[in-house]
Amino acid sequence: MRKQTRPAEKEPDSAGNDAGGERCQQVLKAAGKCFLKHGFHATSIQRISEVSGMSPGHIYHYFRNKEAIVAGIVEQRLTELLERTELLRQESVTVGIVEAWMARVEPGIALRAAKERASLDIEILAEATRSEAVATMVQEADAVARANILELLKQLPALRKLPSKELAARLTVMRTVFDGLAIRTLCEPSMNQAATIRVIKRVIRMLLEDAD
Amino acid sequence: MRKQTRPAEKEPDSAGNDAGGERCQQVLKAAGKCFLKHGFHATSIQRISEVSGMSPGHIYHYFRNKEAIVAGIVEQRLTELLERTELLRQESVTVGIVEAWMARVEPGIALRAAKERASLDIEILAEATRSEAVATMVQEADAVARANILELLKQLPALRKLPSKELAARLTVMRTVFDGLAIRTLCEPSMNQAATIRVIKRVIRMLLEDAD
Amino acid sequence: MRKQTRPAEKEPDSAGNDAGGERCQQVLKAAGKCFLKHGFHATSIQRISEVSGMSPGHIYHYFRNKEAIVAGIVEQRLTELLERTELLRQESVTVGIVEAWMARVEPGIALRAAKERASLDIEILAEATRSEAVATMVQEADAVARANILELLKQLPALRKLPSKELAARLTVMRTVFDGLAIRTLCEPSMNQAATIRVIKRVIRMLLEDAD
Amino acid sequence: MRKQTRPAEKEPDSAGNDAGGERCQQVLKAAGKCFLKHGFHATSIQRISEVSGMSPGHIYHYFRNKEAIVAGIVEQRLTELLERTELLRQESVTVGIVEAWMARVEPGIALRAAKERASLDIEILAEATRSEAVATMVQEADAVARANILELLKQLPALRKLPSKELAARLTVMRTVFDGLAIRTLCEPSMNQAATIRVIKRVIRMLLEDAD
DNA sequence: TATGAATGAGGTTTCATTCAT
DNA sequence: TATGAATGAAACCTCATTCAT
Repeated sequence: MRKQTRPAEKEPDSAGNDAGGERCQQVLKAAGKCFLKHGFHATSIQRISEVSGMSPGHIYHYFRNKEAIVAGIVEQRLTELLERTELLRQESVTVGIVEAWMARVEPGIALRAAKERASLDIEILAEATRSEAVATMVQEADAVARANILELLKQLPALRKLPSKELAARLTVMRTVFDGLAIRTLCEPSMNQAATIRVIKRVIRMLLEDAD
Repeated sequence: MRKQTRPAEKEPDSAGNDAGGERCQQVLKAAGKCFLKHGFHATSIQRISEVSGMSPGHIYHYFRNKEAIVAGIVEQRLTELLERTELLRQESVTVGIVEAWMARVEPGIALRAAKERASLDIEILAEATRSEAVATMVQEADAVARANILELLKQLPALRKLPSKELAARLTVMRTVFDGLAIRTLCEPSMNQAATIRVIKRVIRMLLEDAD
Repeated sequence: MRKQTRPAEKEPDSAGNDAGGERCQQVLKAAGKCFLKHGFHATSIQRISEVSGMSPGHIYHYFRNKEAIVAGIVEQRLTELLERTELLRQESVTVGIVEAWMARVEPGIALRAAKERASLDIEILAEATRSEAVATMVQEADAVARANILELLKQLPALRKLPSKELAARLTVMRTVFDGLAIRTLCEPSMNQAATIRVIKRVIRMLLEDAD
Repeated sequence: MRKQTRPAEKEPDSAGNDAGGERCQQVLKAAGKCFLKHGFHATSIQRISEVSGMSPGHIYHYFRNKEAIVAGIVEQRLTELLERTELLRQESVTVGIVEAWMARVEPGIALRAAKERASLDIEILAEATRSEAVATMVQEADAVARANILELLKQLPALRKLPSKELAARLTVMRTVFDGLAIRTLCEPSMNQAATIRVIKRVIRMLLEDAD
């Protein structure tokens, strides 16, 4: 994590709030805005420089090259993903996993249905098909998230008797639904969100409660 | 359709196999390969020229600019989408829509789970967030496909009593699942396809048969 | 003259109305239109092909290269110049050179003040600074025209006593005035033509009549 | 003025000798040489790069595009024109406008009769027929110069009684003569300058002194 | 740490010209 | 005589990256 800084020796992987880190965030934030609007390839370092208020030359002080900035953005995104997963885990302790998940359907949809969010996610996936590094980051983060959730699902009495494969497949399908929303948002912008939420909740509930 | 050729007057909109058309296909095929491997922006005309065996200059005889080639690829893709929709419609006449759809789950998954297919689809969606033209193409084709299928669904006795909004939302969710597979394939390449197919079939069946 | 055709052996320099000649004119006419609107360098053979209705390949049957087309246009222009000179000569036989020339002031101004005419003339001169061939054509035609007119002027009783150099200089200045109009038209499009004509007539008359 | 630099905020419109300005001049000087020899369209950025000793990429740091370089050259030229006009104005205060102008005939002719000067002026005019921007620059500068001189002429006792239109027309014709010299130089390189100067002086004197 | 001038490779696109038919 | 598909060089321009300060 945060390996993208050049003076790596000054950032001992744990400290996250040194001066360099702040400046890094400044760049990443600007880059995020640009990538969102124009995609990775159509975003020039010059533009990132202007938006971030940091000179092009100095950006290279923090990031080896443009790819490293992309990696930084991807990492940010995946960190958020894992944070949401962790949130789900914590909430399921208090209200139970089914209700915790049901409660997350709505914000989850809102998140993917935000066109900007969806765009950047798609952009990252497109990059993953080209950059081995990005692909690995994405797949590893996804695996971690899945493993965490699977752990939770295994504790559900209703699903306890299901074979592990079936459980994993159900999780995969649940994730598929949320993933699909990012695409649907772009293909069908006029989608009726309220009705869609109801249907998705029904699907999720079935997948979480059907014991056979 | 197929308006992307410059000498548009030579392609009478119906015949698709004239000489110009063949050369166009030659370019589109090569472009498809390149776009798949490197994405739209990282694919140079030079490379398309080499792969297609057509000089860079001559490519511009058939396509006004690079964007037109992208549009050609997108159109190809969307045409296939509509063909698959039409196929579903025809099959549902003989075996009923539920069974027709269930029969399409497996090939549908196989299609999206093909990494190459998924990659190009994601690439197209990424482009749609930047190019108004591509976005329009994608959304219009999607709307047509949705309208066609909705027509079918309305004939289902089990769903006839459902409000139109609910029906549309169910369709949206079904499509979401298939869309999501393109992403899941990239995030979770080790996915157990057989189990996933079973779960998806169950979801689809519920959405097609539950009357309330 | 008309040396620009490739099958030069078919056009024995005198015959001007063979089939090839007609086709040549077809190209030159189209080229003239294009050069006028966009200049020599911004006019592509492709465009000339479209405007003339002759295929690009076939244009090269009549003209060795683009430069030859330019030369053809220039020659056309210079031929017109010499024709106007000849006209002046003929008219001066009947009405006298002073009146003949005075009568030509108005149409002469109208000619140069036509923005299109002026544009192409300027274009030709610009080309003359780059192409030795064009420069030679322009200078030679100009010399012929000057010599012809000088012959006339020498017959004027009022000017007969002037040294030859003075006479030539007066002619040069008269030509300068008309040349300048092509530029003035472009720099000062709102110029009052009627008043300008009066002033120019006065200048010309002075140059033609002042005996000292 | 001098707005052609991209970092326009660094050139406070009055100071003309900052570092950026020097580099700009370096490019403009090289471009001027090239334009003179080969014209605008036949001069590549690459060549300007070589002549100016600045990399092609960096040229675009100072000029948005090639047209902006052309505009820079044109502006330089027009600035010189206005400077010469101003000079005339100042000299006419001391020696009177007629003598001031007569004194300028000789250097004025020498200027236009310099083949290089004439060539670039013609080139600019040719460009003006194609580029609205250049046409506007040329016409506006010409209008300013004319207005300035007209102001002077109105103070001449001999001309005071002339109608304004007549006065303007005389000015137009005087300018026409000088303009024409640029063309004459190209068409008639062997022109006898001394004799021509005498004749032109006589014309100018008549236009400045004849009261009717 | 910070700047931004500078580079040069490489991108898209156009165009004069050729050649098989 | 006539076509127009085809080529490939070269044009303009952008951009990631480096380096002197």
